[in-house]
Amino acid sequence: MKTAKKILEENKLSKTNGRLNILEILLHHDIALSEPEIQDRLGVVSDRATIYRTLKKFKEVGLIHPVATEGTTTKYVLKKAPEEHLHFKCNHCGNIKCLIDVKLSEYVLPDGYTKEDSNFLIIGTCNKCNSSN
Amino acid sequence: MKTAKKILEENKLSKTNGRLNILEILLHHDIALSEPEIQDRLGVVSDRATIYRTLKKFKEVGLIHPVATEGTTTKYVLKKAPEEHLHFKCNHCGNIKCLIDVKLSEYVLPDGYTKEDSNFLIIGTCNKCNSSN
DNA sequence: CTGTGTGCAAACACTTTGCAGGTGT
DNA sequence: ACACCTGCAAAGTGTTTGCACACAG
Repeated sequence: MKTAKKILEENKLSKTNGRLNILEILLHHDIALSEPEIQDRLGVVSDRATIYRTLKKFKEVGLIHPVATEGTTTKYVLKKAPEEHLHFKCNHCGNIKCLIDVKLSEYVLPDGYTKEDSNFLIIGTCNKCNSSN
Repeated sequence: MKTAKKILEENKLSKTNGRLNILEILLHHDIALSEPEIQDRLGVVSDRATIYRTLKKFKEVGLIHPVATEGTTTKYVLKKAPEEHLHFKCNHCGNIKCLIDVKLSEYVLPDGYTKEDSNFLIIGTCNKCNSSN
């Protein structure tokens, strides 16, 4: 796994402590995280506005992407797979993660519609929660 | 199209003015609406808390369902199609509508994952916005 | 040194909750 | 009559913005 430092360099982002810490957290989780959740995982109490600005920046350079959820908070994950892929939300643990291995077949949009992006969410029970019954 | 009155009866919901009005709005739009958007479309100024409670109720009885979005507000549409279907969000007009005609083919979840629901969002430009260039 | 990131404070938007009073059935 | 719905007020949560200062390059 690339280091946070290296990734920031590659994306021409200044390597401040705040950004390194936030990126570390994103690197070490394969689930989508919201700002409050990132806040929780940062040891020190950090300024929320700064975290929001950092996430915005990360998103602009394409480092992370938002996951469409039915809820009211925006969650982000590192953009590992550029291709179309599924997101899975577990009703038990609440975690959302990318299912990059699941093959999605073709679909044809009606005339006149053009696709720029997509965000597929499956809701159910994840492997961990299913096995801990 | 069934009348709002009839629908409320079928779902054993009391037929108050507020509910009828909100349901009418949902019936007359094929795009997903948030509480603020419903508020806008209600002629009279109505209490927001009541609208939220109404939407919650409608959702409980399965009359409407929330659409997964990348944003921070929850949008609802009438549940027409019980089957899995796509939602399309237009980057220009901002509207989200159900694409019930688009055939979605199969996908296989990894071992241990079980599906209870799904919410697929395509982002792009809709037919109206594409043709008005 | 200079542009960018940060912290703080305030504001904003959406959503939920408690309670008292009103309404549908 | 009774349960349920509504309006109002307040509070909770997530998110954005302006400004002054600090820091990376």
